[in-house]
Amino acid sequence: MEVLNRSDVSIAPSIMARAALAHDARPLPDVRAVGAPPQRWRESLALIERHLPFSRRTVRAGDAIQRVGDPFNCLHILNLGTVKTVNLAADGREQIVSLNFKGDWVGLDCMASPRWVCDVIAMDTSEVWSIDYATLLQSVPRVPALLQAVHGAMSCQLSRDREWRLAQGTLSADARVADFLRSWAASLAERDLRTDQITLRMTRAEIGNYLGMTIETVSRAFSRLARSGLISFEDKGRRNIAIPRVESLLEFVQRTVRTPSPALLQ
Amino acid sequence: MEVLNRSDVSIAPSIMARAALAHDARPLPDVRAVGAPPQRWRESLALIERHLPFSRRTVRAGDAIQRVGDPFNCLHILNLGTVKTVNLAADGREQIVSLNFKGDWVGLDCMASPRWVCDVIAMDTSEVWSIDYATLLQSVPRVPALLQAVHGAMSCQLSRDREWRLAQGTLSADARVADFLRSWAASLAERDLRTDQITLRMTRAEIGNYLGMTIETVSRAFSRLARSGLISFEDKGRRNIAIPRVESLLEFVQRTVRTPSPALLQ
DNA sequence: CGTTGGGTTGAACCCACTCAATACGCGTGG
DNA sequence: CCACGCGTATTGAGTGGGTTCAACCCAACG
Repeated sequence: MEVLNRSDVSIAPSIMARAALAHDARPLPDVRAVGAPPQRWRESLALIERHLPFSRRTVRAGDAIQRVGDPFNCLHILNLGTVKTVNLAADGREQIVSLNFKGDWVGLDCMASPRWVCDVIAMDTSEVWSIDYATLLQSVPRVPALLQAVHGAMSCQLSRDREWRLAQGTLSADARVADFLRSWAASLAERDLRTDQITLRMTRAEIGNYLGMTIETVSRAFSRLARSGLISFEDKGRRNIAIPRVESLLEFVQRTVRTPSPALLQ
Repeated sequence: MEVLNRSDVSIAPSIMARAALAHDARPLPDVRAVGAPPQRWRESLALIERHLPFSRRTVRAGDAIQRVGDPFNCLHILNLGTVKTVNLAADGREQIVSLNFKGDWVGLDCMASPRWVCDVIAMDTSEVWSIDYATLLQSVPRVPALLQAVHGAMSCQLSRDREWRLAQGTLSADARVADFLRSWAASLAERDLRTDQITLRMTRAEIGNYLGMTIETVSRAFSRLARSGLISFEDKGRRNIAIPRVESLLEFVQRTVRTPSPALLQ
């Protein structure tokens, strides 16, 4: 089994550590290498288990953990499985905005509202721990580390989302799919799971929605990646994907980056 | 002067309150109407001024408030002006990921890291208040409301970013520009500033980067919006834009929404 | 003056979308 | 067992919106 060391935690395009030089030759220190202790996800689970009351719930694929409009009074943290967070618009459009794995917090984007502003759906048999938000706040003086964990998680989500914007704007469809697979694999690796053979529990429609493209484009991108040997399909169901070398996905993404636009900064 | 009542706070595409019915006829309560007290931005400034030590700094357009790699030890909050947050990639690509106004927190996406992971640049003469992060954490027991303010701000940023993803994926270039203007106007309105005549302190390149399109497309979109009467240009410098009716921008956006994709949810 | 940076506009191209046909996997029921 | 339907996935052909490349305008500035 292959494990990325010093890997990024998130299922998101942290395409490259922000090292090296920018266009204006200003040295950008590698913030990733220094920060973000590996396996941050363990911390939250351990802290909660030790210090806070919480309720466990086991859900199966397709079950809703939270629906838009539900009153917000607790945060969730995943102890097992995979969930998606879906934003809904009034006109029926929907957007998968986040995929989360074991140890991830869920519902952080709803803390400003008295009600849930997104759907949270299990994509797999999952175990969810629910923590009452008021209780969490009260226990801050007693367990200061808890606050750091929550802040860290929110902060990670934010910068993760923002890296997606960069990818969305600058990468081709093929590169986005490749990066999607890479980041999925990275998330698995960070949790000590095997990354050479992953099973996507998402339809092409879901992947396309998440990546901002149509199912046809997703399908073609997969085919092209397979044709070029970066991935290959296991058995007949085309959701099992073998990734011989995860690093080659990253190389592919970096290779297809369009020439950087000229300087914006002043 | 025109003020949107029950308006959204953010410079971001909260294109529509999540009311009405989803594709599967599931009633989605209007979370916006209930939550998010108007002028949330006042709270943070007031709380800090009253309870926390902070340092003031005045910067001018183009000045960097924070650079990638700077050690992270304090959060900022804007008391005046406008700033942009820029994410940098190793290959020189850069992406404006956030625009912030008076009362907005800055640096929330860097709390998980010991160093800043983005540049923060003033776009205007601005006054920044800096709050030591450790001090902030220590004062949580004494001023509980402070934590709620920070959490609210982070949560807002998250859901704001996520609404952008929906827009990015589903709106045409013209609609994105229109929505950009609408949300900018909404931010001004929420701060009791006039919205019928706004001055963008951004080049076309910056707008294009922020919206994920080229400067030519931005320029053409502006021209088309002007031709259709939704906006008009003041004087010669084409950065001063008159918006006769802000609501018509929203109508335009909603009119050009492509037919929603079929159901993803199970 | 010429230069430089920002902005607009035109023409050609190309990637991703749309429309459409086909294939596959799977459960259901004759 | 095969037939059938259904949801999902793949692939092809054609279209179009946004990009690319290019020329040009305009204001500021030395």
